[in-house]
Amino acid sequence: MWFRQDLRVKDNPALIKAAKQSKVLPVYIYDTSVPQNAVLGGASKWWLHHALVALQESLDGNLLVLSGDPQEILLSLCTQHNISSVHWNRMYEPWAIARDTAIKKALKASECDALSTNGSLLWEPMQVLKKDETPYKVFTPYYKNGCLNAPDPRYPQRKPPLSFMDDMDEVKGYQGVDSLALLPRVNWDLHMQEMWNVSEQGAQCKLEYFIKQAIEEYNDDRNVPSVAGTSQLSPYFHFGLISPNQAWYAVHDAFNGSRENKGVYVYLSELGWREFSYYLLFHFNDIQNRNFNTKFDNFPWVQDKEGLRAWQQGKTGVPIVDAGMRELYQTGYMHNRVRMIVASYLVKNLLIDWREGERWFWDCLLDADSASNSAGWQWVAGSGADASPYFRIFNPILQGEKFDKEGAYVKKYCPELSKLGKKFLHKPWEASEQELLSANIVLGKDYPKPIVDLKKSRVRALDAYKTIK
DNA sequence: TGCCTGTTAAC
DNA sequence: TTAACAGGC
Repeated sequence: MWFRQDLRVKDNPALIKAAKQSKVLPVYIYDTSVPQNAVLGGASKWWLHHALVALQESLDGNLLVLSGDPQEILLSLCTQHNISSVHWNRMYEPWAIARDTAIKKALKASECDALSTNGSLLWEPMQVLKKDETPYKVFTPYYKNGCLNAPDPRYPQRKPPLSFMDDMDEVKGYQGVDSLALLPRVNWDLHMQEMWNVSEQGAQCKLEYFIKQAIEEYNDDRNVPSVAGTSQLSPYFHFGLISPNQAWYAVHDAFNGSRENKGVYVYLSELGWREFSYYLLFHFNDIQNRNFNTKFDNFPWVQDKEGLRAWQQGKTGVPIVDAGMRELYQTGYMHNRVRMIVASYLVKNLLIDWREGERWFWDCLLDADSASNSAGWQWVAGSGADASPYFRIFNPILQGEKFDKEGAYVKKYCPELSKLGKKFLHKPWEASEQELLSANIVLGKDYPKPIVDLKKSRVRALDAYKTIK
């Protein structure tokens, strides 16, 4: 059993098949031959480390952890140990598909069977097509007509009874989780240790809590970054510590199959957006590097290293943007509403190519995921499938005032602003000298002056858009 | 899950 | 002065 982004023992279809067939040798291979843009970022590595430790425990210490080229490793394991078949759950990143296809071929050539299964999507991208057999490009018909009318997704399955291959310790090249050196050398992960229980049980706890406490208010509360109104399951989904099927059916079972509650409906449709991202990645495969809408290939992005740096460090002078970017850097996570705000700011107010934002998120997010990350950025930039129209430009002041009314979120991550009253918290540059003084703030010193004028940069963005219209 | 601007109407 | 609304980007 080759584990990849399915680091769980419950509802793991490939593991079930492997266990049914014979004794199992569970393997995780840290792939050292992935393309540059698929090398894991620091936050992802941290998550992976803990996820592997937890999986190791669930498998009673029988998980073989190696690093190197998966093809070489699998082939040599098969010959050395007389293994008759290799099982895995599919990945959908184009490079992973290419890799897995080659491995399948190589295994079969050396008389080892290779079997892949869908373990991470509710609906296989191949099986949801329009009547003309081409893929959907718009979310609503994809979800409503395509997915909801397709056969129901697999109901989650239990952990199978497992018996493992013997003489594990004898396996040549066994390295162990620590040898992958996934943890950071400096201690920037203290916050994360406290925030996340990185395990299958951790995922189930989050899910249960969310269904009991938050899902019915999800439609409103999910927009307020100071409230725990979202499921916070995204990092668990990425490495497969939970399957979408487990979430989908836990919600349906809790509400007797009804999707009438608005929060329930909207949450499930968010799982649908996750599916849609993978669907686009599968059918149009280069969405990580290329504009889905090729008009944007001529978009006049600006080269602005200083602006990019200020954005990355949370020093743009716009409180809600800075708070979000600091949350990301400190915790490996960012609230979804704030992700949209900071992304809109980078792409529209700073006019920086969405790929720069995509890269930064990839490095910093615990839930970094090619499909969701690319689709999300292209959605904001306006270049994606069924994207937000380019003229829809967030005003970060209004967004702050609307969704962080009391300023709790901004104050948490920009403590230097904590004495500033509500009136100017989201626009400190408009506060009078007096007001700033009594809040102990010198603009440009304690907190940055805005690096761009919001009105002017908005007009500049609209002008830029006209050039490719 | 957009925001701005101009118009109208009520006070 | 303000709210509500429509149209445009």
